[in-house]
Amino acid sequence: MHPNGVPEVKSQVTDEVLVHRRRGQIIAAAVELFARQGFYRTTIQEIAKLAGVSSGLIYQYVSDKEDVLLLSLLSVLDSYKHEIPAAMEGLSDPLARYRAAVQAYCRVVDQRREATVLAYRSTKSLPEDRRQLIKNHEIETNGLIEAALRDCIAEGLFREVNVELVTYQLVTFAHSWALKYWRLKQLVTLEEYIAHGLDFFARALLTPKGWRHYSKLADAGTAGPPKAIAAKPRKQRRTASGT
Amino acid sequence: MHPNGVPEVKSQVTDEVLVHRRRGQIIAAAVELFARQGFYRTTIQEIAKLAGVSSGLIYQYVSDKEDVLLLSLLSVLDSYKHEIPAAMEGLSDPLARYRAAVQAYCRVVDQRREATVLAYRSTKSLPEDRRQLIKNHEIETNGLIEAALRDCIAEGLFREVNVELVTYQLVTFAHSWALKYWRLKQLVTLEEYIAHGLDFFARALLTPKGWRHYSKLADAGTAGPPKAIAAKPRKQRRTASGT
DNA sequence: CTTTGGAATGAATGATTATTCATTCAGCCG
DNA sequence: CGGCTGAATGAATAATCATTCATTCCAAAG
Repeated sequence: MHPNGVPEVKSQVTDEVLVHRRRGQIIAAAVELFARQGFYRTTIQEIAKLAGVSSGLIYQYVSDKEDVLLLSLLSVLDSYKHEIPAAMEGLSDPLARYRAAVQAYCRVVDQRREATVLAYRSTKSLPEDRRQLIKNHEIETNGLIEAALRDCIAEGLFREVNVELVTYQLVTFAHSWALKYWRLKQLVTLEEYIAHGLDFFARALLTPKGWRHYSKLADAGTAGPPKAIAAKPRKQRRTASGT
Repeated sequence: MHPNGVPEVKSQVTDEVLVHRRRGQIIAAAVELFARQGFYRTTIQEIAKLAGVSSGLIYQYVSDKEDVLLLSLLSVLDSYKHEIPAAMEGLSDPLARYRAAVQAYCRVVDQRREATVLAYRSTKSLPEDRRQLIKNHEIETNGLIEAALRDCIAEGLFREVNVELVTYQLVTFAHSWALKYWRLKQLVTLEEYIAHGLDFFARALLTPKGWRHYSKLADAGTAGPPKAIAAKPRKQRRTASGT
């Protein structure tokens, strides 16, 4: 929808390269501070200090504090949009691609945990029109998962379900790792979380034909731990009261 | 942990009944405004106006603006904690209780959609100690779902899974209705959403023995639409671009 | 009819902070 | 070299609000 990656947001400065570099600085600082303190608790002065520039400079690259937020959120969503296809690169088996997509999604969320939470918290702090931009990005990312799902269905590996709905469940599953990290980390590791999720969704989605493929995949270890996915219901239970 | 429902938050006013009534007014106004505009965009003056009191009065019943937020969030979580057991009242079959719990959760979330989103957005705006209070409430509510799940497992209707993890998936499923309403409403109705979810989780969780019970339940119509749960993958697809 | 004290009011205060802008700086060109 | 131009600075400005508090209200008690 826009030539380079940065739409709508205007800058006083003309030098493309400089704009890119400076915005990079600003956004890096902003994401960190927004994630830690939230949008409203963070001042432009703080961002400027952390970015190593003056407060006035920021307004040469951005027209609002809200623009800083918008750019920050877009940078997070962009990391989704890059990592997921990257993880699927080279895989052709639909099931393997599906698994890779979900795994990748969970892992990016883990890497950018605070930032993911930021996206949930702060999107509404944006005026309607800019918020729309964010939603579009989200829909676009979902499209990656959706496509993987559809392929599995087309191959008869997954049963016919409402794809969009299941996509949302998958996306939500990934996001939850960040949103509920405070509790989940007491229960499982990231990899366990992913394994549990893949197993869970598999049971809900696979056709008999799908199961056969799936078992082969799992044994081959294309991704994820080979077996014993669901066998241990009790494990790290007690940790809850011990912290 | 506390005699009445309102812990920690101090009031200048001594009359218990009055405190209860006034806080009710204040919270009702606050929840509405916070949900619509967010915490920081909402001023105490606005809350006062909507509640039909003076701005100064609020500080007789609360020590902070943050306390207003705390009370607001607690009121939302309390509605969960009430509605869910209420919906399970009288049901003894574990599967029926489980279904009722999930349904009830989704429906409260739907009723208090904006408020649910508020909880996600604003919990971090609270200082650590008050935030802890919220988390405890959440864990408590989850306990309701968890118990229902455990019963189903104990009866051999559900397979042995990591109960806490699955609980989070269920909770998340309910919350997502509010968090992603902007998109989901284009895809399905609330009841369809619930039906889809129950079916999906059923497939992932039921044992063969469980399936037999489940079919009976569904036919008897204890809750939810009797049949045709999974049969229609395509349906309201097109709506997306039409709005 | 006073008195008294808890409730309620809302104008005034004091901080905080987004945003501006007069000024300085640095490189480049003729 | 001057003189320009686009970048960068950061102090000053202007608003916005949470919070306070001097005052008023009111109902019950004496």
